[in-house]
Amino acid sequence: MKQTYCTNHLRSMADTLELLGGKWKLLIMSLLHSESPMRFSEIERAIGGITPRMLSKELKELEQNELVERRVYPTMPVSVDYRLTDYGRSLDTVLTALGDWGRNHRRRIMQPAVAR
Amino acid sequence: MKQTYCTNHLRSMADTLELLGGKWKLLIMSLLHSESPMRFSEIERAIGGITPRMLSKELKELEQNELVERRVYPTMPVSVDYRLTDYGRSLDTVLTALGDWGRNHRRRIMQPAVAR
DNA sequence: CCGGATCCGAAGCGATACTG
DNA sequence: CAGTATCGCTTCGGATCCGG
Repeated sequence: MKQTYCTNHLRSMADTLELLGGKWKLLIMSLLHSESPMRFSEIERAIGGITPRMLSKELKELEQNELVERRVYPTMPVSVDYRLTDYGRSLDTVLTALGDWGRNHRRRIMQPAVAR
Repeated sequence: MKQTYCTNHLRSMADTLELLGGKWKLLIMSLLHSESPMRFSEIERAIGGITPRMLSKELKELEQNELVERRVYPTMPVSVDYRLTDYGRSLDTVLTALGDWGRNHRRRIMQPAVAR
């Protein structure tokens, strides 16, 4: 059954990567995870380097997968914000783990290789 | 300091994604995490759908980032296997979290949306 | 068996300009 | 403010052939 376990494990992982893959999705999720809700332009500024086109596309996909909720307010001009859904918040463990590892890794690569 | 925290957080995340991004790297890591060492062709078969070219490329990059160790045995013909390094094993939390979430997500998407 | 080298198409991504 | 539309590049990734 080892083989079956591995196969399922890999399929799950592959599905997850399809959802969260790409250059920006995990960044956006991580951002909304630490600060929600955020408006479109806030996210744009916070990430820095992403174009409106990409941000729009990624947010739309995250919304379709029910990880992010989009709310429109009938102000003038219209204002929109984004926040994690309950399901999106279930990624908490993943996002925290990635963030922690990332900070640690960043410390590591900032040091000369000989120190390792 | 909230802004600074967020910026560092995002930078760390971005660095991590650069290391583990792409279509296959996390799959390979996850595979080696649950079963090590593995030979080249074993990984190839287990993943299914990856070409030798890509596998070779991904493994090389993972090796350069010291996440994976490659060992060559002077048999005839030569045999090679791959395993996680200590540093690679430090991704344990991340890989476990991703795997758990992935399995859960897979159960979710296998159900009709009305049940959610 | 374990890859390297080359070629090529697809797609991801960015720059810019524009709209309600 | 919150996006869209168009264009073009660059990278990713697959197919195929080759070599130790």
